[in-house]
Amino acid sequence: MIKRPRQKKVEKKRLDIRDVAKHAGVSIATVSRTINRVPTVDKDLARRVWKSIEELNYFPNTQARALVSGRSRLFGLLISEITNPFFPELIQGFEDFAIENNYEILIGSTNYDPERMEICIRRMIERNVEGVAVMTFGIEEPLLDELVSRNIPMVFVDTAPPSENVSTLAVDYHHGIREGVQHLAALGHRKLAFISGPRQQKSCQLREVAFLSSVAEIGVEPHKQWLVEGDHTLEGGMRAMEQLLKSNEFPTAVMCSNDMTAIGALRVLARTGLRVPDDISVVGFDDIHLAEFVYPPLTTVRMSRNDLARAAFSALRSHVEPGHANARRSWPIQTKLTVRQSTGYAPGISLSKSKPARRKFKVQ
Amino acid sequence: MIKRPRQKKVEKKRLDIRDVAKHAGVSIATVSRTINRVPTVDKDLARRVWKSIEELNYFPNTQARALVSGRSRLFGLLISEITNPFFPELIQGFEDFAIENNYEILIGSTNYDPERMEICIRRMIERNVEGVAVMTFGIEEPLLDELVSRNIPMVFVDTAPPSENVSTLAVDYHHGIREGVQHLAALGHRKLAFISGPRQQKSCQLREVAFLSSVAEIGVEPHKQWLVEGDHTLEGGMRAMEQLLKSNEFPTAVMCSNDMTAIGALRVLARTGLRVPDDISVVGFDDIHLAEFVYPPLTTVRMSRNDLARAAFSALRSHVEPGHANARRSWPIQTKLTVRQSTGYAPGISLSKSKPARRKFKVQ
DNA sequence: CCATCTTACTAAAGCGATTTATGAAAAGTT
DNA sequence: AACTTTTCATAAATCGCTTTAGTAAGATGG
Repeated sequence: MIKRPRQKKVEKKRLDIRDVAKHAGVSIATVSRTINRVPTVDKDLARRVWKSIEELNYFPNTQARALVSGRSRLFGLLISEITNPFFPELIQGFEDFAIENNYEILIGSTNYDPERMEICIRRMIERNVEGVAVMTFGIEEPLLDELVSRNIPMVFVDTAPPSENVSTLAVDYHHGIREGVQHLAALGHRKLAFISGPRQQKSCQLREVAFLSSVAEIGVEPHKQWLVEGDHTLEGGMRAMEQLLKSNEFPTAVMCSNDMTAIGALRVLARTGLRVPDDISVVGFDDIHLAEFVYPPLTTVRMSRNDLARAAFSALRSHVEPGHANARRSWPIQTKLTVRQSTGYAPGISLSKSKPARRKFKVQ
Repeated sequence: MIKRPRQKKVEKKRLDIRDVAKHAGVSIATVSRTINRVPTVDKDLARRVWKSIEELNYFPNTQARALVSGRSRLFGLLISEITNPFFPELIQGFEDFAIENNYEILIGSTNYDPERMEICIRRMIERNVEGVAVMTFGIEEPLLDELVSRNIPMVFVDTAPPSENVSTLAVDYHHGIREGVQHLAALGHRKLAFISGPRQQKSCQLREVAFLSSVAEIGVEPHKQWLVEGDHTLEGGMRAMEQLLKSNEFPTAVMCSNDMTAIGALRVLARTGLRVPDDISVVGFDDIHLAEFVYPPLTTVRMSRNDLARAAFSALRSHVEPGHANARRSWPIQTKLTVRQSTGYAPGISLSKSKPARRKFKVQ
């Protein structure tokens, strides 16, 4: 067999910084400095280099840049479940900020599975992420040790392992939930139920606590039966509502720990023949896009996904590029009631201006 | 000022393959071959190396691997709009396959904006993706030139620029849509409307054509007024349904180009007081998760996101790792009717077992 | 006109892995 | 025992870029 002197690579190689340098008649260092906008490059030379880049249609290789510079410009975004509409809305905001600031994001959907979470974290570390936003609303601390021990900056919602490079998004659940309760109270409701999320999550505990303290404030103590645990899914909301409907006495209003739960509750009520808000009022939490389009449009407490995304991104960035954003450990997030049509007067309260409870038809 | 011999890096460096090699008492080459499961490594040595990796908690640096091996193990996933529930379900499937096969995905949500699309493509090229799944259901060919000219494998839905490394997912719209039309026909419907997606998209044209030919098959020709263009969003579905309600004569059944459209239509119908399916039947397309939970549960044509994701992933993989998957240029995707409760007998058809139509609403 | 600064470039040393060429030791052959 | 073959580890080159150190050219000054 004939042995060729050296297996010459015949494949057409990816365009190089070298190719650009040759084309522009400069060294590769100059090309690099031009691309990175180092100010000590002569104007005319820079122009020439840019022209070559243009003409050759050269795109720099991020991997090589990352390897030598030690900066991957990659953030991890860890979420619970991408099919829950809350998260895509969050991702969208995060992606916008990433693009704007020339970062890339690596999304990991854990599906509430610790093993899956571990895989995602490992992959993120291997890809050398510069920071991770943990938006799972959970505590999976042990799983995050790998990140902490590597000093990778992180940002959590509502909770955080104490560490140098960790920030927290501190959601003010109390404000919005209190508004919701006061709204219901103003409509004459005294029989209030709450469908929580999975109670082992810190965020869910906080929401429930906010509800209970707001309810106490109006001098009401809810039945134990009216505090039901859901799981933040539509199906969970349905199950929880069904359970509520089994209690001896019905509440006149139900607050839910998130909108998917509330939407599930609405489904069950519709199926059961109970009218919302005539027979029972429903309040959600999150204000996802869909909330406006269910029937009836959902009164809910808004927690802006965009605020959340912005704060998460800013927090990570402030760890990575100190001085760029004002660094802090805790980023406040506001919540606020949005009144739509799933809340109304408590049944039995009749006011002159309220129409007799009858289905209303409106053609638009 | 005292000048140190060399600015020694004091920062704790990331764990190296060198560190592992030293710890295990072998060369870095051996560590590399161990990690990559090259069979010529001595069993005992390999065990020793793995033990060191374990003990040091070493994670290889993907960037370095990618750089030298020329394989990024990165696929781009281009979608239209992450907040449309269809896409997260698709992403989920794609992510599962990616994890399973040790790939990472870079998601780009174009929001129907060509400029945004261009940015996403550029970023993907810079990150050296090995392939791109273009799931936008659109044709944005000119924007993809950058990818084609670099010989980056791609996979499209329903359409493809003719090129070596491009595959197509060929959705059999006709099968499912025909089933839907036949189902309606069997229920006595002759007055059929169709709300399409944005008509410039190939996929939407195909869906509409499938509808028209299926309708022709049962000997019906729909009013021009009953062919309305939507935009595949909930709001678009609402607008389209409102438009349908303005026509002189109502259709008794509406097929929609996707589920979001159908859900929008349901909202409008509910608001108007028309009962589904008593007064009008509605059929969707896609069978997103939500379809089962709207009221009434939506009869829809299922196009499995998982099938789509699997085919897209396999197609890319077959380009990148020839021999692994059976390569082909066209990957068939089936569609199939799922009957739920948004379809029923056409009004006026009275059968002994069908309840008398309690009341009819004349709108307008 | 030579010494001293600036300015703006280039050469070269990595970044952390993979991979090829090479060679030492072990095993097999005559 | 001397030679060939096999087995398996190592050294070194390389991927495409950034960045530091070094240097040539021009400006300034005595």
